[in-house]
Amino acid sequence: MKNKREAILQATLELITTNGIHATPMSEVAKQAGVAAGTIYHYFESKTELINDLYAVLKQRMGEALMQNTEGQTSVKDRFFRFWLNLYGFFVQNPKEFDFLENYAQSPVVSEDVKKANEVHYSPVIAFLAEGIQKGVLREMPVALMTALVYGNVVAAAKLHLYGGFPLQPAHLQQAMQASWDGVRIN
Amino acid sequence: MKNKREAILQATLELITTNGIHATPMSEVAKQAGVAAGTIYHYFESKTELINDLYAVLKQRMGEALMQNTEGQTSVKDRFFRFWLNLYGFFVQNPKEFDFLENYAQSPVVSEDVKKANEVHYSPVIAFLAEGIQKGVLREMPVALMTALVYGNVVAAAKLHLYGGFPLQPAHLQQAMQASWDGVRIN
DNA sequence: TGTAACCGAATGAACGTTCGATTGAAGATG
DNA sequence: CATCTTCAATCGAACGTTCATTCGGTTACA
Repeated sequence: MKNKREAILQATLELITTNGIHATPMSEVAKQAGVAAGTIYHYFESKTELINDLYAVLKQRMGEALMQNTEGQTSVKDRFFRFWLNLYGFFVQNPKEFDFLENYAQSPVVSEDVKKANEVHYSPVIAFLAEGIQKGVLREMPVALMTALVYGNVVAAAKLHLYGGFPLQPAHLQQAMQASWDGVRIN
Repeated sequence: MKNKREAILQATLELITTNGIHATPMSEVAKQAGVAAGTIYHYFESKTELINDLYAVLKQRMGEALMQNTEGQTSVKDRFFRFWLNLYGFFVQNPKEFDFLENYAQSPVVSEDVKKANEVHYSPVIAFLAEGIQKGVLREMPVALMTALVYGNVVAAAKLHLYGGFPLQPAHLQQAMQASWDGVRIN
């Protein structure tokens, strides 16, 4: 039964994002998942491991969303916009996942090992930006910095849309993407 | 004695940022602050109120840092860079404060009321950006969106510097600020 | 002498985890 | 096809610990 494992992870995500880690007891997770408390320990060694596993699962999903339809041989600009929208779309369509990743990812409960191991999901983007720089389309700048700036923009836009009481219209999205692009492109 | 109150807040900040909320018992806060457990309840009604007070104190400090030397009648661009550096400097010089504000601010422990009440500290920046738009120097764009994008950049840069294993040199900072600026300025 | 600040042991609730018992399905045996 | 064996999956009460908070008493100062 993969269902139960999935149900436990889902319940954990929902409870943690609405109540916080310190206020989601395992008993509550069990109830929400439709499972006995002891059963959780059949799938996860501890509460900490449960949370770390959840982090890994969500990071992977985010990575998959990020990569959708990025194979074509279009321009750097088009691919930049595609990545941007992919990430934004994932965040906005998966608010709980976004919430968890943003707010609990760098909390001390998630181990450094797990974080490191999940950086893989970004590597195609890193490569893409490096290529853009090498082609002379993007600015000379450490790729790490460029990634951070753009990622920061996407996160900012998603937060504004989801929590900021300011639902972004397509026109706003266009402005936001353009701002990101103008910040890293040459000229 | 204002000292004890201050010591308790400081201890709370340090323990929460290194261990997380769920792993900082009041007994530990007391020990670190050099105070008896009961004394904390002389200054704060509960753990929740303690955390909310800490949030308010830190937000205010951030607001003060943000405003330093922004009175002069220089160009929009100069003032933009000044705000940017003020915020970045505060984050980098106060890593614990930054950590707390970024990671626990929107956790469910901090009440919505307190968050709303502390939005005041941003208002001069909002006004500045609105003025820049009206002068035709900054793009036509909702101020909320512009604020979010730029703030997102500053946070991203600070995180990269502090946690990303990529200490930003002055040249990098210049690139980051320029990217932010190019994203919102006209042309 | 009164009162605000302070102490820290005690309290009671809540929590993560354990464990012995139960179930059910998948072979194995006859 | 019936019966037996096995073991992973599941349950939930119980355990031991930890924690936020209380409170009766003490200190220090005005």
